[in-house]
Amino acid sequence: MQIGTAARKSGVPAKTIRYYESVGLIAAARRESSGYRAYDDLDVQTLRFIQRARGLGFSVRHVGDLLALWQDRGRHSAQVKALSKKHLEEIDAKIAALRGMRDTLEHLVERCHGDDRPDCPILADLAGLNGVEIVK
Amino acid sequence: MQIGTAARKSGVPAKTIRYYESVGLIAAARRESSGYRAYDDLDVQTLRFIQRARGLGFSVRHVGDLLALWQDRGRHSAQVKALSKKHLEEIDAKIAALRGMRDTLEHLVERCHGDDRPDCPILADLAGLNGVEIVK
DNA sequence: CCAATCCTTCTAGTTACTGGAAAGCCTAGT
DNA sequence: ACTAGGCTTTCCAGTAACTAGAAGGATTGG
Repeated sequence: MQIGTAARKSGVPAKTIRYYESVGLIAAARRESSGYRAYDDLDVQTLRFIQRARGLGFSVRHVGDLLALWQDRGRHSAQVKALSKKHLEEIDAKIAALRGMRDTLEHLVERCHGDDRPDCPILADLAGLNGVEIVK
Repeated sequence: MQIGTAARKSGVPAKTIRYYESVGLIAAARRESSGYRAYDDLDVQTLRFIQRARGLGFSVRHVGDLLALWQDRGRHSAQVKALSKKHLEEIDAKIAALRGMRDTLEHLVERCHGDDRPDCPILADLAGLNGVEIVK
């Protein structure tokens, strides 16, 4: 099948498939006589794997690692678990950071009367004009 | 004061200050006879404002908007509030997405025994080989 | 046989910086 | 006066992960 079909079947845009090939995440596809890239169902499955892993927030590099482990019949599940655990911790850190932002901002938004007066606790806080710091 | 001093006082790296100037977030600094950029305390305060707003996750473009409002004595707090509220919603969306990832991944990590057997539910899920989807 | 649709490669833009190179300026010490 | 150092300047390139668009070749349906 051609790249467009593989794209539809996997959910990965054709442009992105070419991009993945260019950065070495997937092997260069074999070519038809026309020069068009040719894909089979295994390729589509690999693309779906990538799609899911990316959807879980793994970086392209990490997806490469997972892919290698997936394709290695002798892999140790410990490696996969370690990789995933580390990623889980990174996600947790990101969530914590966002929550900090969120709470500070919500507090400020609540305190802003939001009318046509120029007075605004949000700006006051950003300018460092008040002592209240919710998130250090 | 020179850029290095402003950087130290504001917490914004010198490189970043130049970058902010280059993208028009801040006005081009006046120059000393040497050609060095010159800053005063108001500039440092502006940089701190930027620093805080970025720390709350506002994009550079949004910081530009907030900065304009901050410097506009006739602004309406409603504008500031609207901008911040929208940003708050975006943060919430990001947190929700991350939580979805997090929960799926945690579930998988828990189920992976993590030893030297090649069996791994994480890979199985990524490959789409099981029916359990925690996050749609 | 031609138009529509697909494919190819290449370049460049996105976000928000960060690193490094080559060179100019300024001050303190010898 | 000279020099070493530490500051500054500009510009170029790289990061992550695509995405848009241009110019042109291939294929297919009617």
